[in-house]
Amino acid sequence: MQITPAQFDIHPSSGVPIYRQLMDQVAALVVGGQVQAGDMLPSVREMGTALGVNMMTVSKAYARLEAEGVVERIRGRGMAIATTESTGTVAERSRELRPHMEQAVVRGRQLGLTDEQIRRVLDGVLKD
Amino acid sequence: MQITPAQFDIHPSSGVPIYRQLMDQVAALVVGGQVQAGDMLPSVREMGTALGVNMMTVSKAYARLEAEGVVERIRGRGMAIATTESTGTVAERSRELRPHMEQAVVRGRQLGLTDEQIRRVLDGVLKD
DNA sequence: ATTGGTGTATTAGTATCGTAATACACCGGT
DNA sequence: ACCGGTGTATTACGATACTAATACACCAAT
Repeated sequence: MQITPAQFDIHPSSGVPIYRQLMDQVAALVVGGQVQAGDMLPSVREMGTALGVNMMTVSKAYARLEAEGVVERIRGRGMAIATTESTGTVAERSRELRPHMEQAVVRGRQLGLTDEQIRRVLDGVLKD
Repeated sequence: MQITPAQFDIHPSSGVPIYRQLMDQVAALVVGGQVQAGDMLPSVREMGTALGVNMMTVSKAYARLEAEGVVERIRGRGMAIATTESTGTVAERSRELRPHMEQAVVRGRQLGLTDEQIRRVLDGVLKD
């Protein structure tokens, strides 16, 4: 599928940095299965002018996404959605996830939720 | 139980703001059940001098913890661990937790983990 | 009312962050 | 070799974040 700038919606004065909004929205497209590995992202210039932000801001988002392994840089071509290669064993990746999950659990307990209620929130999220 | 500055460990040049380190460590004491509602926190001066940071930095941590409902201010006495009053229904608090859980799930899926594997990470965290 | 304890408002300095303008290096296709 | 397309390094600037020094307002106990 062709990814176009029209798929992105930026709110410059929302408090959330623009480059992070871009990162999140690209990640959402990937997680949501709306784009596939190999799909090309719009160039930093195309994206920038279409959204009214600077090239470098888009570049920063792409660079961080590349560092996270979400997108791949193809020389002379641009950025493409990366093949979601699962590096490491399941145990290793689970360990990577743990701190993030801990943060959510701390919040849940602060809210006075029981373990079962926290599990139910997770299930609700997974169902999407 | 008496809470003392010795229970806190601050690393000023860790990149993590001092006030946030304090917040996290107070929250950890609460979540870990090592302190109970009504326990008094050290005064901002005592905490500040003992840890070698400014009063105001401690005050900022206390103020944010109060905003989060973790501690309570008792006029003329100081700050105490708040009675974890569960404000709102379970449904409302669950909704509050959801965005945090979503973030963890996005990360988990980026790591190529299945729903079941993500659930297992949560269970591991809850077991602590 | 005074004293000795609380937390906080104000102000200021430094560091870091987010964004942008510009110039550059690189690659593929012609 | 060139041209038109990529992304990026450099630099600058404004805004915000973090910490701190100081002075203040408040309350409980005496």
